[in-house]
Amino acid sequence: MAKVLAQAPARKGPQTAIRIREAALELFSRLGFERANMAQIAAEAGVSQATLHYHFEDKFQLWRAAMLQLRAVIGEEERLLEAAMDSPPEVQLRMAMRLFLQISWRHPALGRIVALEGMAGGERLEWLDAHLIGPRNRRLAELAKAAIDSGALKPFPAEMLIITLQSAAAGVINLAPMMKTSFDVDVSQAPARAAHEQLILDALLGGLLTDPSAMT
Amino acid sequence: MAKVLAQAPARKGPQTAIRIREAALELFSRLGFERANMAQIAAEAGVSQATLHYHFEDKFQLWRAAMLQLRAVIGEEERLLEAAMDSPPEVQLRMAMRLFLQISWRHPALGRIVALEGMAGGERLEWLDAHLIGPRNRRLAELAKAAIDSGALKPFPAEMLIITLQSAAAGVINLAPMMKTSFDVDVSQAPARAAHEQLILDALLGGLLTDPSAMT
DNA sequence: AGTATTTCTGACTTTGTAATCAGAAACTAA
DNA sequence: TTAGTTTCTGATTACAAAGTCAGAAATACT
Repeated sequence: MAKVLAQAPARKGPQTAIRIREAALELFSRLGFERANMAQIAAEAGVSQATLHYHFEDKFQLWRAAMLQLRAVIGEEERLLEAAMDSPPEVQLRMAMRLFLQISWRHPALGRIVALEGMAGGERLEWLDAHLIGPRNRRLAELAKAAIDSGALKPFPAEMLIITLQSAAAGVINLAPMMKTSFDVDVSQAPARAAHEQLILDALLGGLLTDPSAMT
Repeated sequence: MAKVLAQAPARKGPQTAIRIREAALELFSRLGFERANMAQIAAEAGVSQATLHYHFEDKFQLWRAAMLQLRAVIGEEERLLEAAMDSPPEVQLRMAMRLFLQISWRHPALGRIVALEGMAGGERLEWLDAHLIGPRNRRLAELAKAAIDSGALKPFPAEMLIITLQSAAAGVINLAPMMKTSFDVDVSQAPARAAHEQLILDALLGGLLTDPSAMT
């Protein structure tokens, strides 16, 4: 008995899809596509699992909807960069690198997802390249090339700077568990953020040695 | 009919466990713990899935057995470093960093696994720290601290150098799919290896600018 | 009011994967 | 040869996770 009784009711408001997207971004960025499961996302959003499939056809489409929320972040970065468009390339490059690092800190989800999917390859990476990170990567490489051509930087393959920057930005966030385990140090807080930014910018653009001539 | 007929026979030789370990390392490093599945590993090793469970109790223990194969790599690194034990700390540090990068290139599995598990945290990371990477990380940090104390390096949090080095080493291997997608460049080959090693060492220890005073 | 539409859900199906197990084949020792 | 041990396997179980669906509840429309 009491079988067909209380079918649970509905209408969580028009915010439902938004809450789902936000919960999805949170979990996808923290756990990655496969480890984040629909049940968790549904619970986090406060809806049933079936509701996820009502608003989004399948897991991949939900993932894309979640990722699209990051477009504003990239857009903001782009806008700030345009302000420096008339500076010499090495100044623009430095600014672009600083922005890259700052945004990685402010929105750890972006760096985590790029690292996660960038390692795996596949259709999600291709989507990210087309809709999120491709233009930014290529703009950075162009800046590096221009700075090299102008003689401000030593010649080196420009893509290597991207990969180093991306690795550094993502690594400091993503490898926080390793640093905690190996050193019992929490590198995810503000002081570490400042130290890391300075290290990367100083190192990649200034040199770490107090006397660069001392060691070839 | 033909039901209890040909039960398939056995004896693949004493190499079986070794082949399984090797196949497991290959797949765990390429795909990570969860995406690599027992069926694939069994197929790669040329045995049935049940044989995996005969030699190794469960997936986690197989993973640990696979990881132990990397101990020789770390051991070799350690031995090479001891040869330079009497040099000044910044020379030792430079050598340690170069070894770190070279070994990451020669054994991509190590860097991939550290990146994969270092992002996720959990019991596998703790095992890695205890049995594989912890001592190396701490030795590097000590070297950096010594070099800073001797005045050869600008002061900075030594752990940040580890995370940057680890990120760079792992990143250039792991983010190869992203570089391929964004730039259609293959960074997993020897020429890229050399360029990257030089960039990291030059940058982190020498400075990238031709004129360091030009840009504060 | 009644009817249609939208939003949501519990229950179900399907699929992929780790783990178990009884027993076959090969090897060893008597 | 025969009895016992080791190595290996197909078949099965157990379980987790994505995706489907009929229908309930709220809202909108007439």
